[in-house]
Amino acid sequence: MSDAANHTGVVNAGCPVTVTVDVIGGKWKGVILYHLSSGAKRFNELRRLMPSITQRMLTLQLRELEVDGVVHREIYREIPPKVEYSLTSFGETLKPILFMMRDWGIKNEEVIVTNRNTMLDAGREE
Amino acid sequence: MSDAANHTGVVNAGCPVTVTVDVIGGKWKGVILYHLSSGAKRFNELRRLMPSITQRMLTLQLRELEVDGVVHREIYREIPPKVEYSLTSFGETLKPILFMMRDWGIKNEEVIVTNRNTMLDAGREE
DNA sequence: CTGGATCCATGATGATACTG
DNA sequence: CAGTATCATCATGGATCCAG
Repeated sequence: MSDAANHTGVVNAGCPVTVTVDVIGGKWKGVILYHLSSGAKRFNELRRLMPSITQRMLTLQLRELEVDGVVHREIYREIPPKVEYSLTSFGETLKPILFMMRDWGIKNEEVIVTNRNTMLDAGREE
Repeated sequence: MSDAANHTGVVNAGCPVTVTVDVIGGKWKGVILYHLSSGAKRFNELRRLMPSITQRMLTLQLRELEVDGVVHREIYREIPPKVEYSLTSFGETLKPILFMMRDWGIKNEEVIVTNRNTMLDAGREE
């Protein structure tokens, strides 16, 4: 233990947004859930979709999503082994948020890059 | 430098959700933006709304939100000093996401708490 | 060969004290 | 009031090792 205890535990600090952040927050959970929103995926399939996540982090984040009841883990005892992850019906309720995040990202990626460059340049000449 | 450089820098890893996570992700940004969505707030006003954030983190996160162009910082040169933070018009485009996160949190807080307790109990007896 | 665990390094976040 | 400085802790990354 002692590892993989990302979420606050208390969940709330008087703000409903905190609850949601505690479930889909962190660096990877949103992206993982988004990939699962288009159907069940195997462990290494998820890795291919997120080339920069480490095995360790993928495992940990999937465990937390399981604990929160938004992701289901199905183990097929075959050779070679196979583990499939999917959204639970509860996890499906997050889809609207995930799709909005996807759409916002598509629409505003350029803007963000520009803003960051502009602000950094501005900072340089003070 | 070396501190307060939360966002990836590259923004994208082939996934649009990553872009959005990079802007509103982290432990606090979503909550900060949500509180600003109901109007401009002063620094200590935000602290009161988020009793568990530290001054340091609030400052750092607000700076990053500024760099990304979603938050505006207005300085009033008075005694005592006064600084007001507000959403930019670009930042306003995040409101639908923030409100969905709020609504999901309100509706599912209980479920999350229950799920976590259930899973932890289940884990105990293996 | 797939899924996952362990060890150690780095970066993000927290706590406290202090300043214009 | 609105921060900054410094130090401690926790989450995340990287490499490697283990089980089926």
